[in-house]
Amino acid sequence: MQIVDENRAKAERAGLSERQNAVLESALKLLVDGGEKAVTTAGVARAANCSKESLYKWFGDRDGLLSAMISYQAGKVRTVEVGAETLTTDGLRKHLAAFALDLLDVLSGDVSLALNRLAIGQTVGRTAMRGARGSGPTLGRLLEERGRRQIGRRATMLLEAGRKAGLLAFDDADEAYGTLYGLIVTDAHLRMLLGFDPAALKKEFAGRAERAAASFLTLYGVGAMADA
Amino acid sequence: MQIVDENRAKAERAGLSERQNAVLESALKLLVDGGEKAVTTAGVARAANCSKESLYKWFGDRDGLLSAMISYQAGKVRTVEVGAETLTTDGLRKHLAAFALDLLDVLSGDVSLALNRLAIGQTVGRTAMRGARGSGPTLGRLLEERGRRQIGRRATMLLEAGRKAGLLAFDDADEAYGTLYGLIVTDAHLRMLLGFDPAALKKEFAGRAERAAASFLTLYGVGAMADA
DNA sequence: GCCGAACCGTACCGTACGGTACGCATTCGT
DNA sequence: ACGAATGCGTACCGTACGGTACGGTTCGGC
Repeated sequence: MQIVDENRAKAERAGLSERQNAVLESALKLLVDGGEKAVTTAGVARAANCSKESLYKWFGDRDGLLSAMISYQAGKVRTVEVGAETLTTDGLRKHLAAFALDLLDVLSGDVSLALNRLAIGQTVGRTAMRGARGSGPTLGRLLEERGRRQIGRRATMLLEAGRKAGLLAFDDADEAYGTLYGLIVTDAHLRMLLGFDPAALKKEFAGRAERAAASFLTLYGVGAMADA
Repeated sequence: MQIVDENRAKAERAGLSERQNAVLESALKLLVDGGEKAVTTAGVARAANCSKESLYKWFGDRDGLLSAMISYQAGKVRTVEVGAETLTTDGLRKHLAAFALDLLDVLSGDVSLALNRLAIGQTVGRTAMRGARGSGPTLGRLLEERGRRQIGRRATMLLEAGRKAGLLAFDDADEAYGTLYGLIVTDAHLRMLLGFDPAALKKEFAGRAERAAASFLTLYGVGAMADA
């Protein structure tokens, strides 16, 4: 049975079966409009028309299911590459604004918010590294790895391209990205996590993205003095 | 209700006795190093050496207890006023940096993080306005009102003072505050909520605060030239 | 057509928790 | 000094959930 487990583990990493994906989709739906406590094993089984026994067979335990939900959803991020050659100042601004809009769209998504709430709710302040089972990393760590890191890579690429084109000036790309992130998101993410209706914020996303891009260029564009 | 109760009267501003405050303190301690699921009625009662019956008498039900924890903790915010007259550019920068440092300190506090996790975990995506009991607003809304709004007022005051002194230029104070907030916090808050060790981030708080203040002045300072 | 594997539906178990009830100690007002 | 109120400790109840076991059913391989 170890062989079976190994095969399954590999399958989970490379992508689960259609049936399992459907189950995860159901679980995500439950999570989105019921919160974490709505994701009960019985509830998921009922919603997905599968048996609890299968759930435990596929995901080990409830934590495994939750982790699988995060990994599964994270597998949907698209990585848009940017043609690095023809970069003008205005083109860079547009790329920045587009990135900002995408970022805001991702963060304001129902599923994203629900998963972030889940991972945050799971987090414990004090040294939570209790590896009771093979749950591996914390859900929060998992979410950060698969979510933020991924989209951050795209931003870093864009910033590097801008620097190579002589349009941006910064020493630490991560720091610059942090600034960009802050200009774009401000506290919108936290407020949405706390229950603020995303629809109310979405209306100003476009303007916010434009302003963030412009501000970022003011701070890091060539001709501006970055450090004091 | 004579002279002896003078001290208690101050504590009872929020309608809570000393005993109840002690209970809330115990509950907060439990929350901080055990997460939400550690805050059980029996656990709080045991930790605070009181009976469950008293808990229910004082707070109604578990939700009432959680709300009381948030309100109680929020009652500790101090509002530092800024002398609006003698404002130079450098003085403003220092005030901004001080505010940034305070904000980061607050957000990285154990209790603050635990309460934010609690409120976020309690939040449900879909129209969460189901008031089961007299709990009134959502915990998230409560936290936002009492926490962010409060410290935001202080920042807004500072910004208005800067504008009145002719050192800052902006149309919308809230928008400017949002930018300031983003520059200061970036994604540090979210990462800490997800479990990232605050101690690791605290080391760079000072530098981050300085940079945020400088960047803000670059964006909103008159003439837009930060350094001199 | 048969066999085994996978799987569904359901019943079941142990536990943990929210909430209530009761008995007894302590305190406070009169 | 005495009765009432407050509150502690504990036992108790109902429920809900995580996890397991079992019988019946479908499906693919031989």
